[in-house]
Amino acid sequence: MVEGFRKYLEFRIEVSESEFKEIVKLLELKKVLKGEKLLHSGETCVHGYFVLKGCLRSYCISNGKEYMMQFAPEDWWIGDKNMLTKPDISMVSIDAIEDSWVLQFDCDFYDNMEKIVPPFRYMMQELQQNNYRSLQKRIMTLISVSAEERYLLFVKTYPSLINRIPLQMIASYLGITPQSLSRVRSKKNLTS
Amino acid sequence: MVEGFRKYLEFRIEVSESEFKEIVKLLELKKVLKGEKLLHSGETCVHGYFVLKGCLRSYCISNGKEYMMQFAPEDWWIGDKNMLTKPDISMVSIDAIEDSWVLQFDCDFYDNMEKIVPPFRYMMQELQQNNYRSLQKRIMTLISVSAEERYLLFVKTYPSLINRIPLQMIASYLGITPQSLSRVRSKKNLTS
DNA sequence: CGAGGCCTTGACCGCGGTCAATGCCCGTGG
DNA sequence: CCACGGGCATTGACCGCGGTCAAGGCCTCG
Repeated sequence: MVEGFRKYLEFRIEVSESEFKEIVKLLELKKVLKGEKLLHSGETCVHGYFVLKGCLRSYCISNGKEYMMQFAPEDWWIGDKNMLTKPDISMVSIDAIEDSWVLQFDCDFYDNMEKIVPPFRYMMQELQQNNYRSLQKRIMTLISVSAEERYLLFVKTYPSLINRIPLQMIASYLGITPQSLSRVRSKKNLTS
Repeated sequence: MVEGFRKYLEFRIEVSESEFKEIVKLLELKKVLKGEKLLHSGETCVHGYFVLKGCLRSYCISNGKEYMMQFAPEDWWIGDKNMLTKPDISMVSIDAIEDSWVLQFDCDFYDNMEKIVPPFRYMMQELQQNNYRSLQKRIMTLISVSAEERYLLFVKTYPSLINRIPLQMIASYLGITPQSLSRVRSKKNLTS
């Protein structure tokens, strides 16, 4: 199971056999059942996760409704980013969309990883830049294009997620209602 | 003029007289006139900026329309975040909303700053976390609340910007048209 | 004084939200 | 094995928020 993480790392930075053994000590392998919560918003986030198998999501709850923040299928990181510097009340909740296997780590994981494999720092920096940029893109599409175009863009960007994630969650991610999403989809099916 | 930056730093990390002199060598003081462009989207971003006086903004252009990404009044940093790790084509443009004074720095600024004042690293990490979190919040409001509520939230969050930034830019930031913003504002004036 | 940019206001309309009903799939228990 | 219930997706009817188009006022600057 942990092999997935090893491949992920090796694809990006050089990691020796012994280094990887050190790294594994920083991590805890966990099975998470569908629907199981890993973080409640309002709590302090003390763990981050790397998804080996399955899919997690982070979302906010506001006046009884869920608003999707992020999906995390295989090879994605997820957690409240604030965890890294100053532990603080989290604005998001995290749970599993499918039965999943994850690697759980603590606040000091990044510092420790950097001590074992220094280039890890740059890998993470780049990751964060990409994250930042994808949030920017999401904002841009939210303020500039219609619901239909946002859906098409989502399909193009994450084709593998469409048949995997409940439509109501995708609707929430796109900032529309499940009904609207359904209409958009049925319209597209006719023309294709 | 540079005193503003000194105060900004001293408020967050310890910096000696001599260290600050070193730091200043990494920076270039620049006057920017209203409307002057500092970065065209599509170019590679090689500079970041710290605003001493005035106000900059970053925005995207898509099918002829401007979409506001960020406002940067005094004591704010602005630049294409990607600059830090791998120089790449920028998706945003940056220009001045008012006649401004800024400190311009290069890609290696962060590394050099860290060498002079190590705690700078944590200051910047925290800054980036805050940045990230504010993007998350913006996404949340875009997908969860009405145009009117977004405006009220903006007023509450950035009261000093309302009388300073052209309304059309605020409208763009909120993801609505200038006309809609005008209507929202006139409605509120009647009840207050 | 005139031109142009910015903000406002009005009339109209369509996208997408809301409410409600229906169908489908699937897990649970009789 | 079938019956039942609940969650999810879909569809229809209706409506309101916010976009669009157009006109008019105000201010600044040449």
